Amino acid sequence: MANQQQLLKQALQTLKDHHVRVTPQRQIILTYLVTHHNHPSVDTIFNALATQLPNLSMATVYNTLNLLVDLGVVIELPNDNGGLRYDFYGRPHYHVICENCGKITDVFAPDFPQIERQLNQEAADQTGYLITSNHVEVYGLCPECQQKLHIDPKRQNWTSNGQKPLS
Amino acid sequence: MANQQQLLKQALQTLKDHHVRVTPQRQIILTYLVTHHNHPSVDTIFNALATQLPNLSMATVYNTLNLLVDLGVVIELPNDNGGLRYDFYGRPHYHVICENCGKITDVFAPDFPQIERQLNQEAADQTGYLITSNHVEVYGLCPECQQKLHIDPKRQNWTSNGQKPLS
DNA sequence: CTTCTAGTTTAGAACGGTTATTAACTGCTA
DNA sequence: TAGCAGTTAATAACCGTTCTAAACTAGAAG
Repeated sequence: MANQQQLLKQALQTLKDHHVRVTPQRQIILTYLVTHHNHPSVDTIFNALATQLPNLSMATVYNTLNLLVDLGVVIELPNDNGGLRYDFYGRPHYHVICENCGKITDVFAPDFPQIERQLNQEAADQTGYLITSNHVEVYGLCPECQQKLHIDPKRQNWTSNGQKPLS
Repeated sequence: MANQQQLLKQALQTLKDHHVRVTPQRQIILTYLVTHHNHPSVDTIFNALATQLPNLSMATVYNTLNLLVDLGVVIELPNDNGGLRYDFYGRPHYHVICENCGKITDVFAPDFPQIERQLNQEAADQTGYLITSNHVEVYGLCPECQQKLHIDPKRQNWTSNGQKPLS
């Protein structure tokens, strides 16, 4: 897809702009993120690239992802197991996360950039912080899990995690 | 403060409504959360209650907090070290988090409930999820750290974390 | 008020995702 | 093309969180 090529090129340029070296590992990880929107975990990325880079180290994946997050090229999402998952941030969007199966789905809302600006502005005005970024996530049950759990959309009295079940 | 008494009472009633036992540990942890808005970590809470409950176990603090989060009485916030911090959710608000010192500050915006509804609605419409909650966080530099780091509000080219500094 | 039991707490071991360490390696600039 | 600052690999260490099993108890039932 031509668009993906361009997004990759932009991202690589961002690295150069910050005087960060463009290594094969970084290129391949970036390419993976541009071409996959599975919101992968570190482990998923590591395993997916095992054939292309047989000597790839976990630490390199962690380092590269942290680097890309710092550069704003990639964003970090909470995993249901307390771990993290990643997403190439090509177009402004936020995420819905299923509390039962952990699936993450993108939400592209036309007015989201404006909402972001409003949240940032109000935060800056009230607190004096110099705002750099924000996170928006919505939680719920995906359609599949609603079926699986026979949830009546009227009621919503389930729960998850915790040492003991809630009731 | 009379208002705090009432918030505590409401929270305890929520436990009863869900047939969850009101134990001394749960009451004391809840009281701590109602009366402190430090956005404490598990460790902070544990240490603060050490004198009141000498035999308190870490696991109990974890269990209680997870329970309260499930009940919607308390919300979970990301810590700068990858850990978690907690906040009693008495009135709708979101948070600004300092990327340098980790401080968390509340933002009470009059239109925040409406923004939440809008985010939830758009997510539900687009994805078919049954929405239960959401998280909104803004990141930046607190006023103190801006001074400490001599940041010119015009530029914003610092970074944090990662195995190696960025440049 | 007493009994009973499912739910809760405790203490500590275990787990697992992330970071730190250090030696070998290599993009990139001059 | 040489040289080095930045990067990677492999693995050990770290530490926040969860698990386990035995002791305990809040609250329902009689």
